Amino acid sequence: MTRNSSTQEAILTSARRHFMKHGFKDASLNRIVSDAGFTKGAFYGYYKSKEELFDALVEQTSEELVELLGSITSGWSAYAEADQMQHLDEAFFQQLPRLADFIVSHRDDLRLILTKAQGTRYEGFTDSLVENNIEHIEPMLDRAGLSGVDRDTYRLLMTAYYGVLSQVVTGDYGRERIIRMIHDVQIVFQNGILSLAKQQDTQEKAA
Amino acid sequence: MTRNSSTQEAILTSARRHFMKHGFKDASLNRIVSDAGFTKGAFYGYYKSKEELFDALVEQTSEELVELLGSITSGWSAYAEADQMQHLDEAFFQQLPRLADFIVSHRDDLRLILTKAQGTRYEGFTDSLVENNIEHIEPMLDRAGLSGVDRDTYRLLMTAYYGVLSQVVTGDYGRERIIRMIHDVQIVFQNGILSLAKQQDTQEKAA
Amino acid sequence: MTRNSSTQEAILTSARRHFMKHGFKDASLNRIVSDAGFTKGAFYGYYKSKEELFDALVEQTSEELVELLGSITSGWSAYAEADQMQHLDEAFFQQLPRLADFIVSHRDDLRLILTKAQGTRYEGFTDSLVENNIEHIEPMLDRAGLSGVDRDTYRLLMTAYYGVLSQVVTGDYGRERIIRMIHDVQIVFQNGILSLAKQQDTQEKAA
Amino acid sequence: MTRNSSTQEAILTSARRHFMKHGFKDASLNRIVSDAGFTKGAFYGYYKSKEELFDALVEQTSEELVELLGSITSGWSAYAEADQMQHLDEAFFQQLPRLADFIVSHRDDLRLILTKAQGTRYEGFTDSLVENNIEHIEPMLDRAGLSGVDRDTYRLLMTAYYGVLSQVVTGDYGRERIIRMIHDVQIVFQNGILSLAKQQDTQEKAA
DNA sequence: GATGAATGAGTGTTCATTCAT
DNA sequence: TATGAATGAACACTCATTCAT
Repeated sequence: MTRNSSTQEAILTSARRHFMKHGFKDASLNRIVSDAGFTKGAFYGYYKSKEELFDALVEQTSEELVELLGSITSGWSAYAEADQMQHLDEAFFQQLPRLADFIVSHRDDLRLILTKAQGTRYEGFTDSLVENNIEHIEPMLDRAGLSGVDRDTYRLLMTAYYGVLSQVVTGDYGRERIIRMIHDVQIVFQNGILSLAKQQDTQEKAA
Repeated sequence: MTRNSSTQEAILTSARRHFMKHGFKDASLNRIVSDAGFTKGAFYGYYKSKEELFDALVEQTSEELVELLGSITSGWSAYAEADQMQHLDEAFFQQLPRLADFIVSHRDDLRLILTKAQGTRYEGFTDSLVENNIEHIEPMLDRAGLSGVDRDTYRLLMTAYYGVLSQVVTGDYGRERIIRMIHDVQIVFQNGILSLAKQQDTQEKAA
Repeated sequence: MTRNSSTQEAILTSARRHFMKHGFKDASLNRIVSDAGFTKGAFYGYYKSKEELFDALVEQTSEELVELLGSITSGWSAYAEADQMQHLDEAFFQQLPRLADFIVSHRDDLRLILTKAQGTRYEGFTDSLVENNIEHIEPMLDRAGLSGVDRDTYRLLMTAYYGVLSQVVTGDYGRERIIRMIHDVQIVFQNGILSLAKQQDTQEKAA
Repeated sequence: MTRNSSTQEAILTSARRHFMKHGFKDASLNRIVSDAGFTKGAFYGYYKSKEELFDALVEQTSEELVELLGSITSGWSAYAEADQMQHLDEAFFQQLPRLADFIVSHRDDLRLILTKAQGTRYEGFTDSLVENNIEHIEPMLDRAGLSGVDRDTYRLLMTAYYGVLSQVVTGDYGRERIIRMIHDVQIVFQNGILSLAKQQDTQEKAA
């Protein structure tokens, strides 16, 4: 995977800086490469295209993020019974430090993926996370008695939720701050959704 | 002024299509005008710049949206007492149909403003809505006993909330669906935040 | 000649302002015409081209200037005898007020001709004045005993002399000031040239 | 740095030709590079802008000219006493061959600087030479008893004087011819100005 | 492995001029 | 007389990519 030629290293470092500053599309390959101390010819010895360079930067982190979020989500299933929802917190909150650590140690890559990827295959990354998530969670919702919540609305909320993660990543918060913020947001969404479900339940029975 | 030029109409239509597809920055003025059946020279008889063209498309809608959201927000103040928070719904929910109607009838313009405006003066539009909102709401939070919620976290949530509006706009939902969705999301955020505030209150007293 | 349509008048006024500010080439016909309150179509009803517009502004003044300078020059012939050179002043200095008056009352046109005409047929106007002048003066020089002065050098000096006129026109000096300045410059050139001729005479005799 | 690129050479040659013919502003970069046998992309591998190309052509010559004229001017101060003005010639005339050599060997560059630089930072080059000169010479004039000459008039004459240099450069004269011409012009200006000063002295005493 | 020369299509913008109405 | 719509070529400049060396 990572043939650590020092040339490659230099190009990657310069590329990260430029992509971070201008985004994929508006970053100039010319400047990336010459800031790294090389010429465009050298670059094309390592990568086939500008996009492949972006990929090299974020691919691993992207995969790890998918995996991490997947493991968190699948952990929920154990609690997905109506009378255990109040304990769902634990399943998630236990994972929070892991998530925060991951964010802190991959912040730049995550920023690239979440906010600088316009024009690459990561463009709809957040959406795919949401889609993926929903597929996993949908069956649980029924068992948890949340089937009254409209699917599109749920998708909306999940997108908003992942949007919050984007923001946390984009901000310059430290580890503890991140844990606290995600925790609070999690409470808002969790209790909010429960409250919505309860209310709809009431209405249905009344009808 | 001269709204009834068919050329202008053709350019605007073509521009809307291209801006929607590629965003302001990546849309080619060249292709916009030639798709409209004209030359660049013709275009510059109507608009001074590419940005002015974008403006012509969205300016009015943008102003109306700001006004509409402002009138909704300012309506809240009457209910901003701790024991009346449960009635806050009414103030907002009464306005919901107006908001939905606005979205339905200005959908394309709103998409341009909210997701395709990179490179124009509308670039930070959502952020400015959030900032504006926070300024108006902050004093209410204290009176409502929600001062325990961290400001950054609150900003995060508000950004997510407006992000939801973006999504509603981006999706192709009909009027009733939109009303329902925003209503549900509103409940989730409202009750979720109240629940977070209560929990923090408890913790503070324990400490 | 001058069909004084008010439209024409307005266009000429606007054109003068723009040509003065940006020069012929860099002035925009578009702006000239729209500043005058009309459209390009109207303009082309009066003039065949941008250049013709410039011509309309300066043609008369240009001709008058040629005539005036010609009359001054030809007045010298009476004094063009070696022993009357010291009286040549009179011939010129008598005309000075006329020249100054002309400059003051045609200043803008003269500026256009002398410094803003790049790209028009007036581009080499000063040069043609010089050429014209030399043709007239050459025969006198012999009679005046100035034949020792190299012709190219003389041309150089005449160009410089007319360059001074340009500067006087370009500056914002008043009538009296102009008279004084040209008078002084005239003395410098006249006595300077005489002194050069004398010196060359001496050298020739020595040789 | 990399002076020996034949491409660069070809571009510079073509550029010189075009700048000479049309001046900086009206020369087309497109035509410069395609006449050189290349594309615009190739050009921008060597220079950052059209202006930088002009600079590459004339920068060195410009600096050398400033230096040369400076050294000539500063040499005058030794003679700037009223009773030594007649020897000022020597100081200047000794330098004449150097000046002529410089002109002959940098003729094209000098033409660019003096008459084709509109739109570049060399635009007011002659004016700055004049200004610079006046600053240096003003104190000498007092000591030399020439304080009676009006400052504006003096500036006029200096501008004309440098205009003569422009012409010498513009013409296609050989070395000896140039020396002779500048020499003669110098005599005209010098003796002419002295004569003007004397005359004013007389008038003042009379008053 | 790396260079550096070169391409060619692209960007938004300005211009003087034409012409049907 | 004047409009206003449209042209088409020109402008300086940027870009990702190719390739012989």
